[in-house]
Amino acid sequence: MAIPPAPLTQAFFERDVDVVARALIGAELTFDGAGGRIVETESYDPADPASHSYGERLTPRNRVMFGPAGHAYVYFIYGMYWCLNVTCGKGRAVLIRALEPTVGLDEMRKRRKSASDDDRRLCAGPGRLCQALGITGAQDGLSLLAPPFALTRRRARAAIVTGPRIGLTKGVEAMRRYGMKGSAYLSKGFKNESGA
DNA sequence: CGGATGATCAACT
DNA sequence: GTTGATCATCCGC
Repeated sequence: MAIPPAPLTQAFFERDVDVVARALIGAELTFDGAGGRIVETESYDPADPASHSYGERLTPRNRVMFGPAGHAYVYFIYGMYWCLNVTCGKGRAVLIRALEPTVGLDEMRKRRKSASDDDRRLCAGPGRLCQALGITGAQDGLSLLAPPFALTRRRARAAIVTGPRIGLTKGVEAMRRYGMKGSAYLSKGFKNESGA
């Protein structure tokens, strides 16, 4: 019997949020049997004007960001989409922006209404990802380290590319978006990424 | 390719 | 009343 992949622990997340955002690239995330490898993340913290936790202001929406690390902060955006973050304690969080789908492909295609054989965009973007995995506000505050979630460490070191975050009007210049170099499952390309 | 636009609503001012 | 950590679609090059 094969040794199961090591699950991440809460201490993994109680670190500098940019360290965590990079370390999560290549980790495996699933919800209720659907998910894949994380290939794209962004970091947010209370000193960041683009963050929902900016200035340490506690509101009904962002309360989970100030709770324990390793939990899901899920919020509703643009009247249509949900976005999933991993909390890192103290108002810090990592936005999960894209997955390379590995398990539950049929379920995900069904939820995304994608009849296509091309899965490159199935989980490419925070809104698509939540739609594919079936994540909504009902999961806000749940631990990502226990069922129905599972989050396991990557097996091999991944080459990381960095760039500015997406969809912001404040903090645009910060290079706090991280991606797996050469991945075909990113929401958008990285400028510095040459070739594959 | 890249840029503009509409959909649709909870949180915030 | 305005804004937004998005996406699909349309339009022009």
